[in-house]
Amino acid sequence: MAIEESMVVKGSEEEMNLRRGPWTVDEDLSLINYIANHGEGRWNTLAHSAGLKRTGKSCRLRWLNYLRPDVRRGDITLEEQLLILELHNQWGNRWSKIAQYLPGRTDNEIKNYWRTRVQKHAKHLKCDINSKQFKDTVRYLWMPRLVERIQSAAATTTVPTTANKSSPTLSTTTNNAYTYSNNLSNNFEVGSSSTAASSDTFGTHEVSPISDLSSDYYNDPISGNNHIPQDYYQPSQVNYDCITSPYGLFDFQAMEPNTPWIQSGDTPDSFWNVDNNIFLQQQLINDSM
DNA sequence: AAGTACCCCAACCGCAAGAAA
DNA sequence: TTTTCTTGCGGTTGGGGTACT
Repeated sequence: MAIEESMVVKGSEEEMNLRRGPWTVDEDLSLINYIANHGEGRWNTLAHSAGLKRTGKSCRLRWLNYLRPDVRRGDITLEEQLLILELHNQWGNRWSKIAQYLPGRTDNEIKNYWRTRVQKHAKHLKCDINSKQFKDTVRYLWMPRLVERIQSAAATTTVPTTANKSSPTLSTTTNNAYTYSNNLSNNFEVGSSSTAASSDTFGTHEVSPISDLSSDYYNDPISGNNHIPQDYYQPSQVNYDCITSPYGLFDFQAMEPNTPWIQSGDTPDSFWNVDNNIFLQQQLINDSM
């Protein structure tokens, strides 16, 4: 019966000559021009009025995910990765909600990032992406590492500036807690503190959960309220000897100096390479013993 | 050079909620 | 109040590109 029904649907679509698959340049231009003149919304009507042989749904998706002028393209930045990890930790697969905090990024793009990058690493680590182990690995290893890299990159490229309330700021407070401030767009800056990490050695950071953070962690773009993460991480001192996680001690000084993940300048993906995975797998095995 | 495997991402699908008739 | 339509969301798929053998 289901097959017959789908054939009916397909038949009606064929009657209307509805197109599917990749959009052509002409279709894009038609959609852009129509929306420029008439605005968006009422997608089924729009599709018909614009002379597009597409469903309203398809038009809406094409516009929101690709043609909108404010859609950002290109790699997900380190700051965006960090934000995605944190927000996903809070809300799970609420992609549209997460996307609200990453201006110009679509829920589809974030979802794709999560599925292709993050889930891949969980798979390599042979642990469930929803498991506490993986979540803690993200929280206590991946996220601090991202913060480190953001600071390193910023320290070598950015002249410290006075606080810009309209842009996000990654700063080091007097007690070296990493904090965010702002409306979460995509340009982190390092505060003027000279303690901002910039060492290529990655070195050794003791990371511990914190129960309180600067109240300017971030602002909800919808409600305008400040959000404070439930628990996060902070280096507890300036020079650290090791990273701790709920699963044990991570002694970076004992690692080979050329271990990829302690090098700077790696790409967003290269952090999770084979060596890292082997290392983390070993930690997980040890912890379970 | 050819074949295969893998990755990424645009697009589609089904469902649910809300709005309109 | 019920039905129909529209919109939005999250999950899934398939094609193109790239890396590897």
